[in-house]
Amino acid sequence: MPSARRLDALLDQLRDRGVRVTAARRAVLAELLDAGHDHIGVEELAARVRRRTPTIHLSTVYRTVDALRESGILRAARLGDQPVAYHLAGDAHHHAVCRSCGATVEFPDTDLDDLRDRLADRHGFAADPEHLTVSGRCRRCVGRGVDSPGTAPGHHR
Amino acid sequence: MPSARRLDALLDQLRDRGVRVTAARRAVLAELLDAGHDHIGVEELAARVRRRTPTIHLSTVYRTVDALRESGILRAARLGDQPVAYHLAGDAHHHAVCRSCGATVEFPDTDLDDLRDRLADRHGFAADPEHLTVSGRCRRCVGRGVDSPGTAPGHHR
DNA sequence: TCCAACCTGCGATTAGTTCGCAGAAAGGAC
DNA sequence: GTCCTTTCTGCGAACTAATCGCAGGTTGGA
Repeated sequence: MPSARRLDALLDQLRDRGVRVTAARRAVLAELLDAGHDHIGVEELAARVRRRTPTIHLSTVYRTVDALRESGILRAARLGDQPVAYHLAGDAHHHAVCRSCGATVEFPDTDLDDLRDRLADRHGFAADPEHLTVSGRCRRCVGRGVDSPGTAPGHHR
Repeated sequence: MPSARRLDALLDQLRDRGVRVTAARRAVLAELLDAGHDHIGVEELAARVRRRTPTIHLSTVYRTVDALRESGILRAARLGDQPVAYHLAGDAHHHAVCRSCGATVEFPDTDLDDLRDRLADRHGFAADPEHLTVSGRCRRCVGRGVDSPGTAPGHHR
């Protein structure tokens, strides 16, 4: 599906929900479509939006992503201690972030099926995480023996 | 183990790591021991510490929990969009938080075994999350049909 | 007892995000 | 198209959680 078409589809989705379609929302969605699979923070998103429409205010972008998220069009992901980043809902996935080097790995939502079952069986809890960030150590850092648990303390920033 | 004894054990653990034992650290640990299984935010922790030792500054409590966390004595948990809360490392567990009513459910670290295996097999990633928060809807809210996905939008604050 | 390294009180500062307001624009009704 | 209500936006100020720099105080090994 061409990107302009996808944009229209998303905008229709908004209208169907009774959420208004405005220049800011169009612009934000266009940028996110453009960004493909990348996750973008609000500040960066505002910068990109302003390249084409300089009048759009940062606080509007905050409100916009919030509205789009509530409509289920966007997902919010907080990786490590970085600011929240957004991406189109599309394929549900989550992240594993290396505590030593910050590298990230994506994994599909289906990897949570077992956990989901357990929570449902045991607590009747319907897990439906918008986004999950699992910390640990990536292959490279495990191999290097970097900062294994139980080692002398050190800062991780 | 009596609580005073446990405190000493934790302090020894600090000394063994070459981290100094100070009044602030003693006080913070004492409060967390006292809190039992509860998770406490920094602000609240500082308030409690000050009831006995009014001179201890908020920023010191921030630095203290950080030091204790790095020594593996504390764990940090961010539930929903609330400020980070701390608890003694003890039994590793995680939380499921209801997106509708905010109720929380604890689940053991072992519930992540399947996910851990998948991440290890597929990416060589050694997941060792200090804390995980899974969102979804709790039994009660699922039963009530509150805010099921695909429903008209609404605020969740 | 001494001393270097470390920790703390304090206030200022930052980063990220939210808010209140008055005016602008969307979109349904006519 | 025109009107009108509701919703959205620009703007700056405000707020919250957390961090930092500094100067003085404390810790614990030598």
